[in-house]
Amino acid sequence: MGRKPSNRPTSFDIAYRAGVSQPTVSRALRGSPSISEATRTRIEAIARELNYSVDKNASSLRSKRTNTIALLFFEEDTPGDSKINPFFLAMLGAITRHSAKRGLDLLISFQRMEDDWHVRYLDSHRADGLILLGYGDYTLYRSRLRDLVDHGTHFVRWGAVDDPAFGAAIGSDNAQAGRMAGEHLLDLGHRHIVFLGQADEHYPEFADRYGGLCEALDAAGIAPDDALRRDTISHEDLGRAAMQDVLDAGTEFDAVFAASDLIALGAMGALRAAGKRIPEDVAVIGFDDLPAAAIASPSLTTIAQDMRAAGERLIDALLARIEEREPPSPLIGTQLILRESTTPR
Amino acid sequence: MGRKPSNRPTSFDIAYRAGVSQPTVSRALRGSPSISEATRTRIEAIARELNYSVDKNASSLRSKRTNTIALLFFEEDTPGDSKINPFFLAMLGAITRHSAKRGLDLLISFQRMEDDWHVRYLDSHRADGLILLGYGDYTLYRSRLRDLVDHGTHFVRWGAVDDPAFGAAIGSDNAQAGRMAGEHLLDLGHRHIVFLGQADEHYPEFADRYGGLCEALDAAGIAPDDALRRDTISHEDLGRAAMQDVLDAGTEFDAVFAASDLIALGAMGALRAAGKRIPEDVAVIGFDDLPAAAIASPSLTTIAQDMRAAGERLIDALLARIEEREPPSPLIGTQLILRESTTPR
DNA sequence: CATAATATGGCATACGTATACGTAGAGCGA
DNA sequence: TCGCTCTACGTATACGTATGCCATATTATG
Repeated sequence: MGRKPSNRPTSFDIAYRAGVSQPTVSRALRGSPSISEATRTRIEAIARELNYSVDKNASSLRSKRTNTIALLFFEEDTPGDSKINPFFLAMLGAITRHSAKRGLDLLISFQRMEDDWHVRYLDSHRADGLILLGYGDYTLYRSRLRDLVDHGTHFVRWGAVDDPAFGAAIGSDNAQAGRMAGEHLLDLGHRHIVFLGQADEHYPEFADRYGGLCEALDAAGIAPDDALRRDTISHEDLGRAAMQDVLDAGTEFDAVFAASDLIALGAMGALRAAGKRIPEDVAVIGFDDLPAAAIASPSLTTIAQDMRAAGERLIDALLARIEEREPPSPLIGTQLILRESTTPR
Repeated sequence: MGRKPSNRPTSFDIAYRAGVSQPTVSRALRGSPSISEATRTRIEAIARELNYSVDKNASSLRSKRTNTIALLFFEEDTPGDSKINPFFLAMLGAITRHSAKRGLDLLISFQRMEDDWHVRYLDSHRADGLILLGYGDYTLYRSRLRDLVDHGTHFVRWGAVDDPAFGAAIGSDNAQAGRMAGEHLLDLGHRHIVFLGQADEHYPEFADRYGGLCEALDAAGIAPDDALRRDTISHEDLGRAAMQDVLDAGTEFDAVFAASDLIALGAMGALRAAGKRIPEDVAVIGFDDLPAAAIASPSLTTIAQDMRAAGERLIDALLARIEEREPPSPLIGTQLILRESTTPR
């Protein structure tokens, strides 16, 4: 096979063989309407034959468009080598696939909130925009987010859909999902529902989920009870501890709504250790539908977020920002996944 | 040297303020030895003050070096939106962190084996090299890998460390790990060990793991028994089916070595359904140490691969290839993680 | 003190593409 | 026939950096 085109061909090489000028090649390949169909097909044929591909750097340098976006993960503490939050890994898959569909390259990076990503990625013309996937105390991020907005940075983030002063956000309809979870537990006859999750301005997504639960309780004529609530962030051990705390307090309860699957899995451990049967004594519902939720035993009823839609929406919202178009709707649908932890087989 | 101070500062702007030429700025910032220390610090100060950052595209265009590598995932079947294999997600974390340490940007993409990535990433000067993370039938990949090698493509892959004609590979010492798993089961007194996993040239990593098991059996004076072996790829449902098949066959066995955690988790499901107690009736050991292994109940004894080392080694081996240096050792250590599925509490 | 050797940095230019602007020819109506 | 409008390209140049080669000042050398 004579694949030995010593040097990588440039648009000049194509132009030479096609008997046209280099700009004509550029225009033809980019689909400019001012090139005749005949010329275009001829050029495309030669390009294919020579195995030509546009030099990304030259193209981006000239056009000021990289067709690349940077995906930034943040973590609560920078633990060097801890596991990535599995939820964001699911998101990663969706984002990757959809960005490919849109012809975008994807740069990925783990960051600390303090770093200057707009410098690193945007100002250096590596990427046209940023997607922020972070978890952790929201109040710590807000000032940083506001800085980015002021700086004119093109970005969207996954999280609570709130004040746009903190940037465009895409997120699940947590309030509605919380209501759905609550209604499910109420339908099953549970009346004393524990909520595990820090539901305040530090974790607005959790707050919305709790708000939804309260709505469902209200509708059923039940007053939310702070004794049935424990603050915790999304971590298995902390979920276990929070559940243990409720058990130790001796308060009566017949169901648990955990603000995340990690919390739920920890809570199930504590319940098992306390001799409670799931779901006979205590029903448990989580949030996120991690792979582990299906594997746990009993398997965990949970709220699944539509990751596919989330990935699409994040990308398209970012593109809308970059191209100054109207952004798509920020709220993503959720779905109740019934499993053994609420409904015995 | 007369240049208008535009929006984003360029090296000309720095040069103007520092009273030097643009090339001097470039050299100073890149650490050229032919720039005096005094000039360099002055330039660096101005650069910082102006929030300057080198234009990645211009730099790469001129220097022919992108300092970017592309991470390519392959999947068995392209199922549109299936879950990513969790094992590779763990790898992703390690690779991401180590590439950051080396000052490399990381492009990530999901691919089909047939696509032309060297065109897409290397020929278009998006990346300097490729890391291939794939699973699936190895025999289908081999010709493709050989093409890449012939083409002079800079790449490394995760997988079986075998003939370098298929490119530089980094992988766990699967044979030794298999021996370790076997010895563990033998130490516990098990004599009839089922192996679940397709151990042939299609899945050379599995083959090595099985080979290690056989060594351990040999050393204990036990002959490997094909009746205690089932081919399956790394998938929970298929693992369950393979286990069921062994159960249906009625062959006696007291332990299972699954070639991956996904297989092991499926197998445990089948065992539970058949009324077998784990580990009292049947001990189970897996491979990979997925997060799910710790969550399953009973928790799953498994072989952990050193993902941190794997990420480092992949990156450094790739850099060695690109810079034509001596590559690091390809074999990665493994570790036995003891859990309930082999040792009751 | 003359001259060679460094140290330091300027000059010119290349990297490969995209785009503003100009222009030849075709078509067309008066 | 002239002039006008389009179509379909060519010309010239910019994007921002890196680097080979050369020039000057400085110091070392004999």
